[in-house]
Amino acid sequence: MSSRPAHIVIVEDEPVTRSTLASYLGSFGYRISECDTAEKAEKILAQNTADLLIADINLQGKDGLEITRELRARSEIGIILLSGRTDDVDRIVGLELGADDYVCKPFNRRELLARVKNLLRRTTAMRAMTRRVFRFNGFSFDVASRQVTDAAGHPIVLTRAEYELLRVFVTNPGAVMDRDRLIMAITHRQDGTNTRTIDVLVQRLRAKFGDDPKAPRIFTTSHGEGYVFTAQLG
Amino acid sequence: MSSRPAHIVIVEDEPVTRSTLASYLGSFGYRISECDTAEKAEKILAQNTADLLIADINLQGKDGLEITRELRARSEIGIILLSGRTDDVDRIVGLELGADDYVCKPFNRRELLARVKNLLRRTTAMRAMTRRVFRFNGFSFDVASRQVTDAAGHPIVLTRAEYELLRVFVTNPGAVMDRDRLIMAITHRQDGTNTRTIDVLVQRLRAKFGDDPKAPRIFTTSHGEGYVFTAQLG
DNA sequence: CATTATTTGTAAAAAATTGTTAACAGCGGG
DNA sequence: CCCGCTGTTAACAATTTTTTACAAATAATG
Repeated sequence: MSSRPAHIVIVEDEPVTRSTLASYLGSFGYRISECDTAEKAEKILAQNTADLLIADINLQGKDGLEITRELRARSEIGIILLSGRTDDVDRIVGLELGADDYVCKPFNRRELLARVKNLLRRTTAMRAMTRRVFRFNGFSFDVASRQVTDAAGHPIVLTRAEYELLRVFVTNPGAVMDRDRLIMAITHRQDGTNTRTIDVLVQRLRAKFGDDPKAPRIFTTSHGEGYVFTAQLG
Repeated sequence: MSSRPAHIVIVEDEPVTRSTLASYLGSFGYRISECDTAEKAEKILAQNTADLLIADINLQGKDGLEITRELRARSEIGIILLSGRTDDVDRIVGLELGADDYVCKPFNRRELLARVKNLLRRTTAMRAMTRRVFRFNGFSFDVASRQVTDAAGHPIVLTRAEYELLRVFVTNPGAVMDRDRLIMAITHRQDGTNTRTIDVLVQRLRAKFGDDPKAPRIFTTSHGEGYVFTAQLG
C-alpha cells in the first residue's frame, strides 16, 4: 500500500524484550531485523536499507553507545537507545553522541511506537535530501539522483538493479559480500531468486564501467566468497 | 556552526524557567524568541522563520498539546514539550500528536541541549519540504496556485491528475513510491483502478518536463517498485 | 602435474515489467 | 445537444530482470 515499509533494526541481547518489541512494531507494518550483538547489527546496517536503529545500551562486546558513535560519523540513520538504568549521565552521553532518543526500560511500547513514528518522519525525509556523491576511477556516482558520469562527464545510464548493486558496493568499499547478501540488497521480492543473477549484474556493471574481470580494478571477484568493491574512493 | 543560527521559540509561563532556558540556549548561538502564551507563540510562528518550538504543556488558555496538534497539521517544525508531570498518558498523547520529544521538569539543561541539537539536525534538512514553491531543473512549481513555468518563464499547464502526481513527487523527493500509493494520491478513492494509469500520467509529465525515460533526470522509474522523483530541488 | 570438481564469465533466451500510442467513456461548459 | 478535455483502459513494442546453458577459470586431490 505505502511506498515501502520503513526498515527497523533492533539490537537487544535479552530475547524476550527483543522479540516482544519486534513483533509489536512488526504488527504496524514495519520491516524488522533482529539481532543480539553489535557486529551482527553492523552487517545488516551495511546494506544501507535501514531507516532506524533501536539498540540496547548494554550489550556483550561492543555496546549501544559505541554503535552510536561509529554510525553517526557516517550515517544519518535514526537511533533510539534503550537502557535499564535511568542515569542522567548515561542519557546525556548517548544523546551527545548523536542518538535521537533515549528510552528507559521498562518502557511503554505505545510511547516507543510514537517516538519511532515521529523519528521516521524525520529520517525518511532527510534521507532523500542528503546528497552523497562518490568518486572513483574518474567516475562520479550521485546516489540521490541516481546519475553516473564517466571521466569525460558523459552520463552512464544504470538500470534499477545495477543502481542498487552499485550503491551497496560503494557504501561497503573493501568488504567481501556474498551473493545472498547482494541479492537481498537489490531484489524487491523475497522468494528464492537465483544467486547467478548477481554474476550477470556484476558483469553488466563491469561492462558499463570498463572493468576487466581478468584484471579487475573496481569490481573484484573473491572466488568462493562473492564480490568486493576495490576502487579507491576519492 | 551553520550559515544562519537556528531560531528557537520558547513558550513557558513560568518566568524563571523561561529566562533560564532562553539564556542557556542563547549562549550556544541560537536565536531565541520567548513568550508566555500560545497566542503570542503563534504570532511568532506565523512568520515562518522558526525551526524549533519548546512549549510547556500547562499554559493559560490554549496549552502545549493544542499548539502541537494545530502546528503539526501544517508544519514540520520541531516540537519539544515540557511538563511538570511525569505521567505516562500525558507523554504518549503529546508524542502521538506529533511532538518530537517530551521532557519532564526538572530537566537537565545539558540533556535538553543535546536533544535540541539532534532535533535541529533533522528539521533544518526538512525545512526545504515545507516550502510551497519548488524549483528543479529550471522549472518552477507553485503548489498553491498550481502554476508551473519552464526555464524561460513560459507556463506549462497541468491537468488535475498531473498536478496531484507532481505534488506527491516533489514532496517526497528520493522516495520510491509504488503505483498503489500514487493512485491513492491522485484519485482520493481506494478501490481498484488500473495501475497502468500511473504509467500514462508519468509519461505525460515526462513529455511536459522534457524528461527522457531512457536517461531520466526528474521522473525515474524503479523497475518492479514504482517511480522516484530524482531531480535536485533548489 | 594431471585430473576432477567447483566456481565464475559470458551469451542468449525466457519471463516480467514498463513505454507508447490510441481509443473510449464520462463530464462540464457553451 | 455537441464539443473538447480528462482520466482510464487496452494493445503492442521496448526494456529490464531472471533463468538457463555452456565455456573458461580456479581450487582441490591424488
